[in-house]
Order: sequence, then C-alpha cells, then structure tokens
Amino acid sequence: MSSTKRVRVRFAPSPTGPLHMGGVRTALYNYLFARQHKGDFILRIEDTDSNRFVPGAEAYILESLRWCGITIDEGVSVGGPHAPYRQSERKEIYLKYALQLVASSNAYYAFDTPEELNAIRSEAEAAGRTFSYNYEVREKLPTSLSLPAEEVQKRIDRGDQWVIRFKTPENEEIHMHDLIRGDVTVNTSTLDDKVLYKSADALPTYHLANIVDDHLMEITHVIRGEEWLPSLPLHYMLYRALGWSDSQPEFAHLPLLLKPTGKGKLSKRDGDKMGFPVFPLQWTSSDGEQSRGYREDGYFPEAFINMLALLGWNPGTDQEIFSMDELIKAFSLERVSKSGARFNPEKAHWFNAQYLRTKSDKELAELFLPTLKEKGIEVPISKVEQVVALIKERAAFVKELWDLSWFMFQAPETYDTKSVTKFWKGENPARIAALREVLAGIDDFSKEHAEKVVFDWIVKNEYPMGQVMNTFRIAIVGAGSGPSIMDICAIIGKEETLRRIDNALLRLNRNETAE
RNA sequence: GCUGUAUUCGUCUAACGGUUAGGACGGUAGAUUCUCAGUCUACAAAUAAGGGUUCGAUUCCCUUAUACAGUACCA
Repeated sequence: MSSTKRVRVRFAPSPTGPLHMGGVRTALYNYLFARQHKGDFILRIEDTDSNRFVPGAEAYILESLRWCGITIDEGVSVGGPHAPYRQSERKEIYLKYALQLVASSNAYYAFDTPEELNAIRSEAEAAGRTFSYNYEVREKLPTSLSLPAEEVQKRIDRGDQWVIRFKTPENEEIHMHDLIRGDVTVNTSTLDDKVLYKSADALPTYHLANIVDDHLMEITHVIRGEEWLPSLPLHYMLYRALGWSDSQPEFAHLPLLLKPTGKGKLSKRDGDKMGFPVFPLQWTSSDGEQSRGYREDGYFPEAFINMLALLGWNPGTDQEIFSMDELIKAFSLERVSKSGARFNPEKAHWFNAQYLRTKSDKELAELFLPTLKEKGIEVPISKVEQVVALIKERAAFVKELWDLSWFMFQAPETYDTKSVTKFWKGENPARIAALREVLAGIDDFSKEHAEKVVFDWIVKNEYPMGQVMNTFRIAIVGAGSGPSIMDICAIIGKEETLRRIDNALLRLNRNETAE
C-alpha cells in the first residue's frame, strides 16, 4: 500500500460539453490529493469519441479549472514529459496494445456491425432476455474465436470493419480494492466482452485508452466518479493481461452528486428549473441554449470550492470554512463519504456570504465600483468603503450591494406606500419637521454624536421612539429597511439629510406616495 | 431484469461496540428600548425495517425495502 513512488493523479474529462460541478469536484479532490502528497496533477483530455466532440468544451474545462484555482502541473495546455495529453493525438499508440492482447489470447477480433448487434439486442429484448456479448456467445458470432484464421485475415485484408473485444474469463472472482469503499469482489461471468478498439475510426474506447495512458503516464492513484466502479474489474483484468499489475494504480471511486430534490444525479436541467447553477461558468450550447454559471451568478471561486469540497468529504471536525491551502492539509480519501450527496443550493449561498464578509472593505468597494459607475454615480472610493463596511454583513453577493445601499448615493424618488400609511400620520410629520431643526443645529454630524442629540431630543419630548424613527426613515430612505438611520445620515451628510427631510415633508404632506 | 454500491435530523454530515446520537445549512421562538437584514440565545428535527452476534449495537453479520450507478463500436 505504501509506496515511495511520487504521487501522480490525473483528471481526465471528455470534451463533450461544459464541465459540471460534479466534474469540478472530482478535479478538486485529485488536485488536493496531489498537492498534499507533493505530487503531480495531470490534465488529460479523453476525446476518443469523435462523434461526441463539442467545440469549445476543452477551453471551457481549462478556464473552469483556472477560475477555481486548480493549477495543472502537466497535461493539455501546459505540456509535459508524456505529451501529447489529448487522446486523439495519441491514437497511434493504442493499436499496438490491442494487438498485443489479441496475441496473448486476452482479446479477439469481432466482425459484427453495430446494426447487427442492435438487431440482436432488440430481438432478445422482445423475447424478454438481455443480450450480453460474453463467453456464452462469442464463439457463435463472427469473431476470431469462431472463424478460421484465414477467414479472419481475409476479412481484415478486405477492409471489413472489425473491433477488438476483451476476452473476459469465465467464472473467475476478481478481488479489487477501493480506497473509499474497501474490498469489492465481482464474478467475471456477470461481465461482458467490452470493445477495446474499433477499426472504423482507428481509435480505442475509453477502457483501453484509459489503462494504457494511466500506465504510460505513471499514474499512481485513480480518483474518479462512482459511475466507473462497475468497470473496475475490467480495468483490473486489463492491467493483468498487459502485464502491468505491479504498477497498477490504486483506485478511489467518489460518490455522486445528487439533485436537491427528487430522484437521480444532478443534471443540467435541475439548475434551470430550480434556480441555481450546475456549471462553474456560463455556457452557451450550439443550439443557443444558455446555462448559468457560478462565476456569472456572483459566487467567489473560494466559496464555490469550499462548498464543493465539503460535499462528500468532511474533516472530522466542526470547521467548515477552508481555504485551498487548508483543504490541501486536511483532505483525505479515507474521510470521503460512500454515499451520494444531495446538493443544497442554500448552503452554497451561505458559503458565499461567509466569504463576502471576510473580504476587506477596500476589496469590496472595488468590486462594487463598476455597478455604481453603471448607475451613473461618481463618488470617492473612501465613501464606497464606508458604505460597504456598513452593509457587507447583510449581503451574500456583490450584486446585492446596490439594493442594500442605493439610498447612500441618491435620494429616494418614491415612498413605500405601506410604510407611509403606517407612520406618516398623526403628529409624526410635525415631529419630523421639528427634528429637521434639531438636526440643522448639529455641527458634529458623526453617527455617535448626532444620534445622541436626536435620542435625547426624543426622550426629552417624550415622543415614542419607534414612531419618530420610522417616520424619519421614510424621509431618508423611502422605505422601511436598511442600516441604522443615523449611520445613513452620517454617510450622506447633514446637508443631504436636511434636503431629504424637506423633500419628504413637501411631497408626503401633499400625499405623494409610491403610487 | 441482472450486477455492483449505498442507507444517521428536510439537507450536508460526526460518533472507527458503551454519548442525554454532536455540528452546520434551512426552520421556529425570544433578545438586540428605529425598520429590514445581520448577530446572539433557545427550541424542534435522525440511526430504513426485521432478525441475529454481544454484557452492550448507529457501528459487526443475514434478510427485506429503498436509492443510485452500470448493463453501448459513450465517456
């Protein structure tokens, strides 16, 4: 188990579309494992299915990893000693190994066409059976096991299409070990003879390419999604048949990410339906359909990563907020859960709020500036910092900052009807008019001082605090929300405070409300 | 169907045979003598079911149920 070999892991997505958050988590766990062991994190692109290739998908994967702070040591985009790292550019490597397997009787040629197989499958299905290409049928179908050698050669020479299938042994127990799940045993008779290589496009299938590349690239740990667990026996047999058992990597199969409600694993549709992103970055498919991304929705990459890390793994302590460096130190495959994790968008939201409040006022002010500019507001950055300091605990996203603080930058143009009918009545307007004169007499307009003066005045006159302050708030903000009223006044200044009161007095006493 | 994997509060999870089954998100209530938000405090909330093994099972074994995955010349 313990090896002195340098740890090398790989993330091997196939470029069939945008990388979904489950894929990002797989990449993250690989990355954390590599960093923790001072090993290498390799990015390999598994594009052996030419039919499913999607332009832009590879660039998307690269940009997603970059945004998340997952850096690639070796692989597509950075190169390395085992280049190329794109399987389509390695296609001439694989045939040799497929042939080697045929030569050692671990594989055989099969000449069935996809159409023929489909026909056999539907026929079996109609009869209530399932067709499996295995030890029971391989000698009855057109294969190099049933056909005479000359016939096989003739067909190949003639240019007939063929595939090479793995010759799965009959009735053998394969004992496997998984770092997360422990020991798993499977009987080979339940398996079928998987296609390893296809002449039609001169490309291997996933299984062969994966094993060959992992071996050639000296991968020591394969950390991948649970959907691969069923093919683990095949992979074990492949390593054995190729004579590579000694250097076979260790395996860890990660639990799946499930949708927030209902059945099944998280899918692209869920996000659109339930209002949260399933992709790290925004993605527009070829048919113009757009999917939102965590980045565009305003998530901080640190928050996204933190949330993802804890979905299926836990440190065994109560700590929940982790920087990437802390994750690298704390991560362990042993503490990865065995069962699927349902994704909870509310927790993602909470993580972002946590990260937002750890940002300095200066950082947040700078992030806020573009929005202000868009609204046509030109104010010194120092004022933006003051505002942000006051409201950052109320926000989860930078984009919420404006709704939380617009009244710090401009006077209300309308007044919330509900608040007005509740408070702008009786003696309240007259009290506000009187308060205006009190405020006009204050020189030190700091929150602390001005607030003391106002409160003293209210107490002295035996006014009801709530009535006065809420009415005051209507004049300043136009609605019943926001930070402490004197905090707002201190920021907008005395002059603006008085102006807003005058304006409210004028308009509200004429009965102008939001309607 | 078959094969495999899994199963603790609504959700993410802790407890590596002995705890009043812990924490977090979300929820509810109270406090914060100006609102909303926040914050603080409190509360509600779980071992899928049934058999074993054991002095003692969330923890080990078996059965059932349920969920998920795989069952492609896709990855």
